[in-house]
Amino acid sequence: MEPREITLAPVGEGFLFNLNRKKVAGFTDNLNALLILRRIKMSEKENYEESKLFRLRHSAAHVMAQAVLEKFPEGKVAIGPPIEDGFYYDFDLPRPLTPEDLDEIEVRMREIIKNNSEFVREEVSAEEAREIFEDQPYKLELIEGLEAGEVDEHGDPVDEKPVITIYKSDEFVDLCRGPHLENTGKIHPKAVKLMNVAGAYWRGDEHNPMLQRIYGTAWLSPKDLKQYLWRLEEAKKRDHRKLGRELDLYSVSDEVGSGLVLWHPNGAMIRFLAERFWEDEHLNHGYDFVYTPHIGKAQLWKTSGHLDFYAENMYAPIEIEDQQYYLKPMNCPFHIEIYKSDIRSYRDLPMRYAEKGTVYRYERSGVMHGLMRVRGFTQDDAHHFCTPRQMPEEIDFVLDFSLNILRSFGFNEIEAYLSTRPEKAVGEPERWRDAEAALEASLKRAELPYEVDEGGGAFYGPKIDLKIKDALGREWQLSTIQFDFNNPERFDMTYIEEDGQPYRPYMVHRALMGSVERFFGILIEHYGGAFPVWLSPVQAVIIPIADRHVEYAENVAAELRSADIRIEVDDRSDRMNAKIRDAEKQKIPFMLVVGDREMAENAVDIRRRSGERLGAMAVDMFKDLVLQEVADKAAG
RNA sequence: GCCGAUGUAGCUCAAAGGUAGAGCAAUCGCCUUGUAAGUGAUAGGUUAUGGGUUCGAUUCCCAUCAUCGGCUCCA
Repeated sequence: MEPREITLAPVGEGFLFNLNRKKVAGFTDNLNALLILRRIKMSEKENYEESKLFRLRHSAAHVMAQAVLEKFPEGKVAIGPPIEDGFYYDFDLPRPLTPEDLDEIEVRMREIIKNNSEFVREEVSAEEAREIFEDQPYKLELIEGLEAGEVDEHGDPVDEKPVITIYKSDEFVDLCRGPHLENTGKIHPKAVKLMNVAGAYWRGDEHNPMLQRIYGTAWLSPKDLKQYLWRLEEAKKRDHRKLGRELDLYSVSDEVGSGLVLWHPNGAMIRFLAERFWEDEHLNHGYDFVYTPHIGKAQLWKTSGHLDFYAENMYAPIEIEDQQYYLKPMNCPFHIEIYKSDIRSYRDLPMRYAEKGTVYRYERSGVMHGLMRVRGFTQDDAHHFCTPRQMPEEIDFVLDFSLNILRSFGFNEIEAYLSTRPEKAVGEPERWRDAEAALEASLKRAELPYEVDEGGGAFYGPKIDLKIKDALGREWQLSTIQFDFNNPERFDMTYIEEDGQPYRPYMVHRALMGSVERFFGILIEHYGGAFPVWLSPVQAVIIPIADRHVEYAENVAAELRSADIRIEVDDRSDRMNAKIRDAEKQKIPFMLVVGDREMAENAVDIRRRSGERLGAMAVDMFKDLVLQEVADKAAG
């Protein structure tokens, strides 16, 4: 396999450039890019690998492989590791697998489990291993790697030449490091389930053959399995694509194009509210807003380096009067041009340009996913420019600012990753050192749990990434605070110091939500569609019991609307129960029932979407309640 | 882009080599309702698009597009 040839010479401006750490690591270590340095927290990973669950899943993978090979004797096996929540095994088979095949394989697995046969570990020489796996080309390739002392059977790098081991169980032998359970009988036959089949490249490299991967899940007890399946169901209910339709938040139209989001009124209201908050916070914290165009001339993208290193993600140029213009994949060059439109003094710094800039990136057709992965999206982008003296304080500021905003959206579990200088990097080493020190000091001051990813930074600068945990405990990377030592050089940015001489400013890119679209998708799933009151497109619906109450309902609505409460009257002639049901399904925070009693007392009877009954309440009191929850950004 | 699956009414799904049906939603009535579905009627579809096979295709075949599950890539 060819190592990826990636030139780490000064390439374009950093921020969202495609050169990720995997590739860089793959390059520098001259190993394939597979599975190196995955961002699993080391402690968690070690705990998992020593757990019974890990051995169980590893063992289940072997049992599955045996069942598959019995069905397809000519099949070739690749690798089959445990993964989060389960395991997989990759096969090269004569035909595509069907769901029925999976059922059969699962049935056969249970039989093998019942054989209760021991997992026997054996150390073998490379020659012996080659003999055992003579019909298994993938295994032979792995043996070669082991022999050369480069990678183990999972493609992970190894420090020294490892001992080659095989594991036998029942009728199956596998090249495997282990460990396993004592015997197949330790797997609970009712706590294993095959989930689905998917394609996967051999060793994760798209130039290699496509294999068939069977995903399975395995647990210590059927109860655990059941709970896992329940969790999957819950996640499905929260799927932003499903909720996006049900709550009429957004759509994607074939007519418009894949990966291009249409924000419906409900979704647009949520976006508007989120952005209004974002804007207020920025204005209150020393940011200046800028607006920049959607296209720019080729030369700009040449200077920035995009045309050399990001072209494959950019749309084809538009030609106007013999000039080529490109749709922007990033905002930074425009912000830099604004900076450069005048001579800047140290007295002007720090400068903070913020823009919700809509960018377009070509994404390969198979990767689009709801709001999470699209071709046109808006970054809540900002660029900070400051002097070296100001830099530590500026980092402190931007980290605090970021955390404050994330917490306002209900993300209270936040972790940070600090990525430091890779081997090949641009920028003076002192600048790197100072920047890294500032980032780390800020993390400590913010008392944020963080991990250091040594050498994991991009070539153009160190960075902090912030990850949040959503209501289901899933992690999402949202924010990034990213130094850029590259673009100031490329664009020859300067400021004038006290001594009258030009100096190079520090430049920091940062995005808090990242992509507004993706952030919205995460918000939908985090709240399961039940947005907090301050973000709900409709905060309350008034439900008149009979037609004679509609007029009163309208009066109440008008009064609440004048207090900026988003409220509707459900004046359909349906029964109250039906209206409540509809409001519940729309996840409207408050339902205000009005009938004869309420009319008589100038009151409303309040029900929360949780089902909680707050009882009859004066209209003014309800107004205060809602406004208070809006001000608190309370969930609920 | 790659592997596999899928594409039928606004939504969720049936059916079938002889031009398709249900529930919900919608529309129009009746009912005037007290905390998650009152009731009747009506309307709604070139079965994703383009080719091919066939007396006949929406059904079988091919291509394209899109979606879904993954891989690769990524905000």
